[in-house]
Amino acid sequence: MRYGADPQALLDWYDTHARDLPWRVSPRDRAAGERPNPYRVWLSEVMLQQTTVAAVRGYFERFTKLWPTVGDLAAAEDAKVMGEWAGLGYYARARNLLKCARVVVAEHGGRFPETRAGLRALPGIGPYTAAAIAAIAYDQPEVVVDGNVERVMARLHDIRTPLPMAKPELTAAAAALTPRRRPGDYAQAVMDLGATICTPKSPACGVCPWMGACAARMAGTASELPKKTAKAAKPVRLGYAYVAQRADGALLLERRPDRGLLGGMLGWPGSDWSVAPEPAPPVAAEWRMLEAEARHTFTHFHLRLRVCVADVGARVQPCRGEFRPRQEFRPSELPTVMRKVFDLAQGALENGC
DNA sequence: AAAACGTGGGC
DNA sequence: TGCCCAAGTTT
Repeated sequence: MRYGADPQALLDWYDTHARDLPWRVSPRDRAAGERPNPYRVWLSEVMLQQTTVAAVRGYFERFTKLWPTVGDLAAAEDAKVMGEWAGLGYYARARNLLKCARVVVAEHGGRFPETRAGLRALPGIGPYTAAAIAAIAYDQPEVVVDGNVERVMARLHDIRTPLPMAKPELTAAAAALTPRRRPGDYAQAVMDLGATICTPKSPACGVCPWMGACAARMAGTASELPKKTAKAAKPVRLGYAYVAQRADGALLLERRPDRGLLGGMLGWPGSDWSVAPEPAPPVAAEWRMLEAEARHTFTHFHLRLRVCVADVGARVQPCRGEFRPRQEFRPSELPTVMRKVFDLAQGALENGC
């Protein structure tokens, strides 16, 4: 009979191996009484949804420098926030981020709710994020279940049922381990364990604080867990994108509608994206279609965009989009697929070919 | 409740 | 190159 995993053993490991992250209070400082800033915890948790720490760092630094408090963020212009989020993906997060900030200011006096249920009611905060904020910011013993926790629990108990079917079992396993003491540090400790030792591919079982309790290590199945049901193949969609430039350098840009793919983001006017799209130039001009196409893969399809460029007159009236002075445009405001289009178009517009 | 929703890095 | 993966939420 082996011993079960001990939360305290993980907390001991965390005390010496915690990652140093800009939104985190170190276990040492936490023990000395320092509290995490709920605004920073919330912002980091939303940014980290389905997104790596490496990708988030820079965005977190820029956001907190521009908007140090939830009140600052709530007062920001939508376009500015969407532009700062560009490149991070899942843009509904940014739209909900603003909604949430404004609700917190308007209905909660600028302070985040301190309970899981109160947090869960806010835009963009689901079961995971509500529990994570309650645990990390307010040290409440909530059961935090994210992808890391699922992987660690699946291995600890050698659970071979594929996700998402295994979810209830994994949640129960996580609940059984969540401690009453230091639940905030514990939640972060499991995530650090998942990110640095109990990794998806080649877990470093030899240095794991829970190796003695791990059923998958015993069975030799760790690197194969958790099992996941196979995903559907991605279809290919095609489309046209149009980059119009005036002699003064102004570019024709379009704000996308507030819902759906890339909702609320800046982009180039274009056709729909489908199997057989119709060309849809936003203004009459001598369009030149580039040899190269912009290729991009979204969550559920591959996209190939034909890129068309044109130099247009000073007074043309586009049927879609608005001209933006070149000085007021930064490619970093664009979602990645649109930045790829711009990179291709820029070369063509410079050569005038 | 299944599907929509981004992106960059690793192998 | 292509597929898998990362601190999920919404409809």
